[in-house]
Amino acid sequence: MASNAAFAEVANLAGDPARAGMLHALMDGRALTATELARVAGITPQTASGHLMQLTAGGLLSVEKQGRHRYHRLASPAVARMLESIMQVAADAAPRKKTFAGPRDLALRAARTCYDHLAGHLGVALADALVTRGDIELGADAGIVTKSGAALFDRLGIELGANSKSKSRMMCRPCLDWSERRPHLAGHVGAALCKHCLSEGWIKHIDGTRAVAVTVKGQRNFRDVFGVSGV
Amino acid sequence: MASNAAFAEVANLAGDPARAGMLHALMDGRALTATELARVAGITPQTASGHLMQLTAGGLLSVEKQGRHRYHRLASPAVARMLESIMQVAADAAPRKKTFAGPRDLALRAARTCYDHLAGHLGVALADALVTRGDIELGADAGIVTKSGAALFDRLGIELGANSKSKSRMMCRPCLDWSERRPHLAGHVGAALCKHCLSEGWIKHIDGTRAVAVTVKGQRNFRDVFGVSGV
DNA sequence: GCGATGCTTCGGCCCTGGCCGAAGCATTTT
DNA sequence: AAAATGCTTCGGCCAGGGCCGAAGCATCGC
Repeated sequence: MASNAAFAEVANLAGDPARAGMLHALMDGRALTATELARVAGITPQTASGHLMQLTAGGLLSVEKQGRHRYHRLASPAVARMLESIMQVAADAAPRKKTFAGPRDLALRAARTCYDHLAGHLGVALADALVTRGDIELGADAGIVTKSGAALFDRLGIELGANSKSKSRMMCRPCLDWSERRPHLAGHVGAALCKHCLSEGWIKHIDGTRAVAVTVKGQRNFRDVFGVSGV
Repeated sequence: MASNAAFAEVANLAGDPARAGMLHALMDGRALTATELARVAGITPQTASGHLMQLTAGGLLSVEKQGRHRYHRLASPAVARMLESIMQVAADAAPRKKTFAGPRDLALRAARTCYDHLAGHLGVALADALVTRGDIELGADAGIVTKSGAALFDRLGIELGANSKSKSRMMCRPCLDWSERRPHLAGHVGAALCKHCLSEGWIKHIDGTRAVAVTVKGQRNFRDVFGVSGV
């Protein structure tokens, strides 16, 4: 079968430690330069250049040239979902490592972005709160936004663009959280919510990682709007 | 970050051509012996043995000893979803290969199982029919079974076990088909439907692959029950 | 028991592919 | 111009790991 070779090629691209580090760093959806990626992967720029070429040729990354910089980002949401699913299996399979969580790990577990939506303790807490309040219904495979949820998002000024579709109900995707082992909110709705939190200044990226910090304003709003405190 | 190493390890396991072939062969959810897997991967049994040990140690496979045979299967649905998502990216990224589809490829494209549900032309046609008839609603991220759909499945004797949950509506997962580039039906509902088709003799596995053939009885039922013909 | 079958371990071959230093383009800055 | 910055190409080094043949354990059938 021909598709087999392509499969191994893609998996192999993600299977090198240096390349895995780069993909990991790109999982929050931002675009990074080759030198930045070399630094996070712990290799020299010329080695990184080779890896980036392979990743681009393999369809995992797309490049945007801008002056003397070249910005690399994940090629598509499908790539992000693939990376998420690999992380899921990796987290399932290797709880053997009692990896004493360093400060960076702790920050990631508390709250992080997962390509375009929120994950970590914050992400799960928000999903829980929305379910408890009856704003969304979440199953193992899928979720939907209820009438009250649609009203809530509307009140917050969150645009659920897919309303333009003929779908009578907004649907969303649950995403199993590798650190909390419980689902958080992904898909269109999760992305819109995350975007809103960032633009309202409720959360902000820590230095240049996927970890996010909840601002004072965010703490107030998460408590008042969603009934979520202690994040 | 510690989880990075585990990520690369898992991806690397799937990234070797021989191991990829084995995983591919296991994607229909059956359990195969080491020798069978060696054959599909095109390697000797002793080489396969090493690969299988790695895959098991990495948490991708689970082994069941039975007499002098050792049956290997995917360790969890999470692994199956990971493999699906990699195939998705691989299919997206490599349409360069004008791969003249051999007969095996053609059979796979017509109808196949995707771990526990139906894919290929048949899977997409069934999903389309169910949507058209109003039995399910399918978005990009999620789907739900409508009242009429629940009645249909009940009439067919398909048990949607998750009804026991407090969920008021049955939800299901759409899965982007790599050959058709359109969603087919996955998740709990997709699995139940596939199981029903197999047990009723509407479809059956071709030799020992993921490809399935539609029986005469199946053609009649797909036409009469779902309005799907020409499969 | 004895041989056949399924699978694993061991040892050694070989080659892919990741790594870096040095040098070469391209673009921006002074 | 000339220097600085970002990135890529080239060449050579080297280790990791996939592969098989041969031999060693298990389990089944006679």
